[in-house]
Amino acid sequence: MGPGQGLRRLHPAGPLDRDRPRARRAPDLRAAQRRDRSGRLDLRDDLRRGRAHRLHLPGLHPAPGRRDPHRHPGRRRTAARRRPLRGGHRRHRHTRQPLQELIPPMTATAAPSTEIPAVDPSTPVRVRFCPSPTGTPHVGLIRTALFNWAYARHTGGKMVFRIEDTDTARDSEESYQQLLEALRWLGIDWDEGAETGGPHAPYRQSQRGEFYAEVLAKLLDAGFIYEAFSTPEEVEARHVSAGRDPKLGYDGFDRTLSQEQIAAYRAEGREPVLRFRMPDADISFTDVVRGEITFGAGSTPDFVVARANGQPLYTLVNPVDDAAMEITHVLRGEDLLSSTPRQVALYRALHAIGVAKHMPVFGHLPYVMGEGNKKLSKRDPESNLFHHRDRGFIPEGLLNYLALLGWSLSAEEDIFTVEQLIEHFDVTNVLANPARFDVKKAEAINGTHIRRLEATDFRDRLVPYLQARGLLGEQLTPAQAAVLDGAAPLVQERIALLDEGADMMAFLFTEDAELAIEDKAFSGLGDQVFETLDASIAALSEIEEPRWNTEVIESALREALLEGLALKPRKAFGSVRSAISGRRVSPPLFESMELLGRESSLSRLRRFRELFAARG
RNA sequence: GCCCCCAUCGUCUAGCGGCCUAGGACACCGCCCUUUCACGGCGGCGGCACGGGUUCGAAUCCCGUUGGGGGUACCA
Repeated sequence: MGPGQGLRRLHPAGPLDRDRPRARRAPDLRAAQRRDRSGRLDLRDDLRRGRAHRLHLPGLHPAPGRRDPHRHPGRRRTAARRRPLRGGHRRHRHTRQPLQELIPPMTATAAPSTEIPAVDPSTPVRVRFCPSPTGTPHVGLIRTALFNWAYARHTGGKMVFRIEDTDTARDSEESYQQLLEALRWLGIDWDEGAETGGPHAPYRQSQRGEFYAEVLAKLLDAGFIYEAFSTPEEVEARHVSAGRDPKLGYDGFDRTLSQEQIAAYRAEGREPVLRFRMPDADISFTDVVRGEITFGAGSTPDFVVARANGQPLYTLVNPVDDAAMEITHVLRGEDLLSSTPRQVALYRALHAIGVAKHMPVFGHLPYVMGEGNKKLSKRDPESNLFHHRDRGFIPEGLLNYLALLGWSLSAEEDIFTVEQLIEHFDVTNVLANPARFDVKKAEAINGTHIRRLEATDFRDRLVPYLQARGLLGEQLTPAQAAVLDGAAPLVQERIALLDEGADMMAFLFTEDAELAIEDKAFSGLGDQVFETLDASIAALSEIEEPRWNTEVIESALREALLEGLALKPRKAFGSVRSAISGRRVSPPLFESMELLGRESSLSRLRRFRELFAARG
């Protein structure tokens, strides 16, 4: 990658970015294109949308005389939201009319210096993956990691791996280890973070308590957060007695507590939580996958940032660390979308106290859905990444499939390598709508990747699955290795999952006397089973050990059964297949018999004849 | 309830106002290949949620409706 390439990639729809640049909607410009009746531009349509029932609670406004830390003199509320974060480049030709021309001059002036700057498009990309170690890795979570990683690699930026283990009740070391294992298995690496360290260490939030305490103190000092003594019951009771919906959430009651009231609460032995004072203004941001999103003033109550015991919560710690680690693109699950106004507000406060340099770009990735129309739940086995690995997905296949959930390489091709993903992935091309995890398609894609594997590579990857089935031990015997070498190419073309391959060649690693014959293998063989078996045994017995190979076996059996008994191939070889493999479906028969060897093959034919006879 | 998001074949998607009689992939159904099963090849089935508007022209832009999803914690 040449110099300047990384920068160019920040302009996703730029003509140099892809062979055929793709465009996206320009939701942030829709409003700008609209005009009101008087012919004047009406830039606020989007902001008004859907806010007929804006929540207005008493106490949400700062008490008279009390300073409102969000209010900066001279700040124009609308200036910031109209400044495109970085999307200007990808908004299209038909709206190429300069944005500035659409904006009334008075609001196009630069925001005051107290305003937090947006990420500059020339800033090197820094993304992060910051899971909470609870439970086994979920495919949706891993897809989020993958998109962050692919974007970092595509842009030449940095991938940060941070652990959000602030919930001691739910987090576990085991889950943490599983996360590492999952990422390593898929080849998703990181430049800074847990295990590897980096300039912003530590990367485990459980080890960053001091830093959070410092930030909390500054925020408190600046008036951005306040002590709140209300219990949830009290909040609800106030809503009810005022005739409001009790589900409204926190009512801002403690915003205006006097020193006496605070003293009284403390005298009762109550310890306050710390709440963030939400500004009384709409909050907008440009989501890199969804366009401009606005949350109405008052729709997000003051939220808790630290427990009464001083322990900071996700609501604080996540944006604080993103700020401290200078994350430029916050790419995360759609479930976090509604917490974004809180983060934006907090980010502005963090900028005011000197913790945040810039406002990151947000991008909310769509859900991965399961059966029905539900988000793929942790309960569903197919949500478990390791479940797929255990079934025999290879990293190449699963990575490819996961990337296809919300993104596509091109109109005609679904199959791609990690290298292609990195070369072409741009988060601005991620779709906003949720995608269903389709096991069938995932398997088909995995099968294609399996077929693309080098023969020896494929053979090696099969070994753990054969071992897991108890067919092979720690060390392969030379004989086993030879059989495996011969059998691997036979199954490579017929499976979608590695474990299927192990299953399909199991009969080659089983003692003749222990070979299980499936019920189905006894039926549908025609009415000349004994003749077929006898003729086969006779013909094959003629073959001397040194000549025991596929071609000789095949011609011997064809002669004996097709010509000798005038059987159709299907019937003729069916009985032999059942005898050799114990199944109706197997790898190619003659090749299998060669691998099995003369003695074993004949012994299986004789044994099957007995078993068949015993069945009546 | 309130807030927010989403809407092209069954599923994943292509689609940036005329290249669309809507393309591909998976699944499904035929046929071919064939020692079974696969692989591969050929063909088929199947979709722009609805209603308005803008436009000479709308899958595409706007509004609304409907439907789906998520959030609404001293979880993340």
